[in-house]
Amino acid sequence: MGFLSAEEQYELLTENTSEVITDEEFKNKLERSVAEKKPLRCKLGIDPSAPDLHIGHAVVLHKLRQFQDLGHHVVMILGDFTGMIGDPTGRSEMRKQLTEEEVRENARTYREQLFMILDPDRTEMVFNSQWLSKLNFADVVKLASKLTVARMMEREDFYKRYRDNIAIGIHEFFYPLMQGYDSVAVRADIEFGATEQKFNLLMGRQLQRDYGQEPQVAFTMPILVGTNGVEKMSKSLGNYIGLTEPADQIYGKAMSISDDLMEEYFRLATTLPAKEIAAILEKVKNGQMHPRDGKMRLAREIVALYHGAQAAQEAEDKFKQVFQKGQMPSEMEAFKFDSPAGIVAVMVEAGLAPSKSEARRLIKQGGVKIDGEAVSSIDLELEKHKDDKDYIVQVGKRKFARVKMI
RNA sequence: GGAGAGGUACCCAAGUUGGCCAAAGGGGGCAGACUGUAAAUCUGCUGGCGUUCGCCUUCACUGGUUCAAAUCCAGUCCUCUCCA
Repeated sequence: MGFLSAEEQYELLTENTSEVITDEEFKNKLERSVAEKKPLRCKLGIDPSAPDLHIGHAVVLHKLRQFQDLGHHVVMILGDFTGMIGDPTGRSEMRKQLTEEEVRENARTYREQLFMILDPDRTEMVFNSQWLSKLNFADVVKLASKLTVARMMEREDFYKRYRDNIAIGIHEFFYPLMQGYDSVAVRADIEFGATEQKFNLLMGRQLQRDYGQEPQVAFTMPILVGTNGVEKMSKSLGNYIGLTEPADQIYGKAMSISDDLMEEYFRLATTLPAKEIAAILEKVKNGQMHPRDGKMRLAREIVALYHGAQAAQEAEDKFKQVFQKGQMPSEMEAFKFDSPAGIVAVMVEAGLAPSKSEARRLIKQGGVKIDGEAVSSIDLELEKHKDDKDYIVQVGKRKFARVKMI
């Protein structure tokens, strides 16, 4: 158990949260935990539908890690059973239901990624099929009777779908119930989730009461906006930074966010102390620090979390080389072709363009360079390079390939 | 079970008196200019294959009518609404 008092813990743990429901109950739980030297059981459920975690998911994981560092216990629930339904939260259409195999496979990759942040020694992992698959129909009906349709339709996502004549499966109504029942099954003290999870988290409170338990405290975390600054970060929208991405990519993506997002990213995507963040932002604001340098610091911090400080520095050096000095990256994919070969075909083969038509368009728009020279004709034939060197083919600002003609 | 509405490209959404539809418009994406790498703004592109012109595949699915169908007909699947 940590040595911090309940009050001190409270200060730290409520930092950067969106809502704590309720504050009072949380304080009480902390006090009891300290008095009895008993860690709190912190529940997080994940729906193993997308196998890759990104730094948006990491927001809540870092919060959990903070709890762990203070001596608390994390219960990760891999929603293998619920995953077969799919959380309807925020959805505008039905999710596809996963097969058991897909769920298992995804769960495995999740595990690796979770421990990039969480402390394995203080983490318990369970599949919710353990208890959910054992419920019989009578149990399910009993569970379902805890919730009215009107209550369900209060949810904006369901309401909108209903209003807009978009399918809602009855089974989707069960999702919050199942998630809530998970809390009963693991006797959660606290459940975490993004703000959009509020309804589901509250459901856990209700069910725990119904089953004679003390209701869990609901911790909602702010949702990290995606790198494009519009919608929330999500893999399907392509505006994400994945935990397992190479350092260079994480760095580059972090740099590409709008300046306006810097503060949010510092707060939610790094583990820097609030004071330090405030100091950096202040310097940027009063002109002591160039916004670009502030963002470079941000990018470095994020990379360091997942690849270490050294990799972060290297990523920064590469970034400077490519973008600030306009040089080529030192490493890029290499391809070989028999000469002569048309530039269009080469681009497709090297993965620089998805189709020949697209390659032609790019050339016409002046987006393709060979050894730094813009390609002017779509009919360009590449011959063997003098001195047997490689051609450097560049598409747009970021895509490069090394091409050797033989 | 009955009646009605609908399923269009990555998403939303026009188009249904048959041809001028690879299919308006918006979003997103990509490229160019501008920059600090951006963001914002402006411009262009955005099914595939060869490229003046063209050809091929596409408008839920399967068949049919026709010189010609996203547009008409039949069947199938799916969604929504009202009634029971």
